[in-house]
Amino acid sequence: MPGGFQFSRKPANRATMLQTQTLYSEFSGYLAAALDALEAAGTLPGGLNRGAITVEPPRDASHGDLSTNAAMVLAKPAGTNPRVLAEALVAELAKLPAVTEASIAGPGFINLRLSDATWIAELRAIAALADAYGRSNMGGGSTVNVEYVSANPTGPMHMGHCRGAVVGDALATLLEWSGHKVIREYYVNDAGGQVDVLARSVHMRYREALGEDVGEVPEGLYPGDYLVPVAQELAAEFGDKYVAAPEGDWLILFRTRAVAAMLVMIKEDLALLGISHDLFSSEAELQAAGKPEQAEAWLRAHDLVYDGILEAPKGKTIEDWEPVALPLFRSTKFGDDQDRPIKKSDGKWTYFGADLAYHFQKAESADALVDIWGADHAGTVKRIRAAVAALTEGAGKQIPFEVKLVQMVQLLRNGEPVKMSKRSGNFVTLADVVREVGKDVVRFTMLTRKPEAQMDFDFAKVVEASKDNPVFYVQYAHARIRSTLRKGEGEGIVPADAALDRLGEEELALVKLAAQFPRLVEAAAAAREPHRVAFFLYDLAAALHSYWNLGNDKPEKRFIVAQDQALSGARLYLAAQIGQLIRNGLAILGVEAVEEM
RNA sequence: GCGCCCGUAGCUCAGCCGGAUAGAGCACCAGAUUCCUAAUCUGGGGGCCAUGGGUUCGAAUCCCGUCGGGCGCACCA
Repeated sequence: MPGGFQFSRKPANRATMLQTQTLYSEFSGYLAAALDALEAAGTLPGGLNRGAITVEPPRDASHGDLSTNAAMVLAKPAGTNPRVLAEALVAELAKLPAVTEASIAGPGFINLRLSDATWIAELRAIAALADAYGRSNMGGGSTVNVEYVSANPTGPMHMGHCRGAVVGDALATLLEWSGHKVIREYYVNDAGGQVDVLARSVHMRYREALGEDVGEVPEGLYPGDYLVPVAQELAAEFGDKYVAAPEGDWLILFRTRAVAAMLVMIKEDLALLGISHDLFSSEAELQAAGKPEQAEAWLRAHDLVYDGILEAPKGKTIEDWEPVALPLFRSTKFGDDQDRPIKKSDGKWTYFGADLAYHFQKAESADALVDIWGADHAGTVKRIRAAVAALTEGAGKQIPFEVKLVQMVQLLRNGEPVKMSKRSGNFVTLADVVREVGKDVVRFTMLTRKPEAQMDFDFAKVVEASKDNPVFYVQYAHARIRSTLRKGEGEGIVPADAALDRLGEEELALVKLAAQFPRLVEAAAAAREPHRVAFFLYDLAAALHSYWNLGNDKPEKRFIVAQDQALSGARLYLAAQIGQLIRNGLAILGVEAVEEM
């Protein structure tokens, strides 16, 4: 029944319902109805797969406001040609009140032009939804656990951790905007050999604090003087009790105190970047609770773990290689080139052995898992994914698990690579960089390229050329808007929706761009790619700046037009909504929207 | 040798589950400020989308090969 669906848009409802619908999904609905109508009329056979049909803005705005490939996609299975089908569809779509023009272009695209009223309604929707414009319920309230940073608790954060931290944090916010509950989790590797090294390093500093001349820091210990305060505390509390004591007497105490101190430091560093995790999960506690044993038992029962001989690694010649019997996970079944041990020959868990249990633990309280890892861990993705898939499936709840690999950041100073090594104490700390260039610059820079591409971060360049940083371009657009609104207020002109119909082509072009935001947020969340939001903001800022400069030559194109309070009110209303949108986008990225610059 | 990632303008990078003449910044050239902030804008030159096949009505995008770069490949973490 072709007349049985409502064509008119109801922006007020969209606003109040805070639903996931965008202008584009709304038109997908209209298109589906139009196709139904063609089926009912016998023009189109029933039962065609409509999965490949898209409704999106055309690349080139001169083609119109909306474009669909429906005729091209359906023509072949329908046994007709795209133009014929397109003509029938255009006839249906042209009936929509919101459509002012429907045309066929190229190989069979259908382009629609929408009425000004449609865009003005969208502008009102932004105002009504305000800081919620762009939010959706795409995720349906499901819980996603995003694990990121998880740097070893052996020292302050350095720049090597920065990219993953920012990308993970922005992704977490993005998922929240898309209707997910998000758990931001940090896995604390407080059970491996590196924290014993940390404890020994603190012990050395402890002896130093009690007056001993320790001289050069021995090879193999962490040399950083950030260990001094915790050592001093231990010295003050315990005196010389552990100076000559055997390691067994103090190792656990020193390790516990040191890890706690390092975590305090790491949290402070993360706070500088505006990052705060919901949950810090301890590997030591995981092991103490017997989780790895449980996982092992299940995997053994399903023949995924067996006692076998660890082969020599491929592609490397190791001189004194001796085969050794260990419990192995059958990762070769999942594309790995050899089976991997879950325990060491001393009976302790390998990182992998504990990690699979850790992921199983996370899966108990989430519907999906996302890990943000550095690219140097790419080799372990297959085995952990296989193990998690097996474990969660075995528990009767298959939990999707994705690993987002973040490529290395090559740190440069004036074009020269900066070598970093925590062992040597020679590294650029995150805190130093943030203090030097600012949180917003660091975050935005890390988010203006896709994470799987390598990037250079030239320290000097970022500092000195920070004025050219895109983040200021976006912030400036916001500051301009705020400044204009302040100026208007001073003249007694405030944003008003009474005369929105006086907005012209240039103004509505801004609205059209803005209207893509909800769709973009959904797509970015689905692809787990927060950088798309950064690029959108850049485009939006460019459009704003461009419009602004129209007013240079044509005073009648300024936001505030003398002697025309109604028009000025409408323009300020537009400006206010664009400002709102910039704030929303920046909020996803964790970057401040400034009032003035 | 194997696995993963990348290859788009001189440089740094976008390109939205394949879509119409491939986009932006920097740099270069030529312009715009009596004005709500010029940290801005307008215009110009510049590309065999590494390369060879394949799939498709249609490929920078998907698949395979080759070349080039990065990362990883012990019971480390």
